[in-house]
Amino acid sequence: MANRDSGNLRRGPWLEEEDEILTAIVGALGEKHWDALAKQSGLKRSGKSCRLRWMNYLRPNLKHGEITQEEEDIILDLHKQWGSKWSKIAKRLPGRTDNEIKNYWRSHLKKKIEAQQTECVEGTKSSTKQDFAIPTRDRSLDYIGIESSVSGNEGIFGIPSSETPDQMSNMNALMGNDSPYESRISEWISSTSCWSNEVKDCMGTYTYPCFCQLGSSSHEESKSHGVWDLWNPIWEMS
DNA sequence: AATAGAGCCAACCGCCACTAA
DNA sequence: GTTAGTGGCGGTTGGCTCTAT
Repeated sequence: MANRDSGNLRRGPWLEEEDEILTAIVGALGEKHWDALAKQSGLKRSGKSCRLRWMNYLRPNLKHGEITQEEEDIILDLHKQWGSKWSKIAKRLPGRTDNEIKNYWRSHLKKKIEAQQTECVEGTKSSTKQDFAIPTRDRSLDYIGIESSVSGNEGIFGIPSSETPDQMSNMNALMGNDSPYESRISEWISSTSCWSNEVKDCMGTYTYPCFCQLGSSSHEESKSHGVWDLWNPIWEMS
């Protein structure tokens, strides 16, 4: 593997002078071969660092101002669809970088959504929070709630809904098909009257094709039984 | 005025995928 | 098929700024 740290590289914030050099060298050589470009520039920066600085700050046509309401709506919408695929989302927002969107999400939107959810839960406690209070994997009686945020990142049972089938498999291994959790979940399912394929609250409608086969051993089986869909609720704004 | 805590954002890190030799 | 090099991505961190006490 390449030795990416020569030990003689500068780190930390970029100086104006460095920006100028980088801009000039990228102008001359183009946005490629970052390692070679970094060496040729004489900058004591890694190629990776140069690329990042260029992509996130120096690149022409970047917008540096505040995220507009329209942009925010797009971010919310796309995050709902794709989760934290920041680069993918950034492609839909010309002039914005993945890093910028990611930071904006974390510092503004996440909080906003959490606040909305709290309001929601407060307003619909009987139909959501209580009914979805179930044991978790490793904190047997902790409350988890449905937690299907707009972001789609939080699944139920405290597992992010972005969890992959592989991770689910690990979880099944952890829980075991006949684990106490499994049986408690089953008990809970049968005892709750709230469960249905569609759950509505003030934030929208969550659709769960089914709720079964939590202990499915294969991914395909899980998928075919709708378990995968369980972890990735289809969010339909009502 | 001083200080602690919170928020924000630029930059870094580690992993993964792709490609060329 | 294997290995090394490179770029791209998402998560995390460090430090600066702002705000509250």
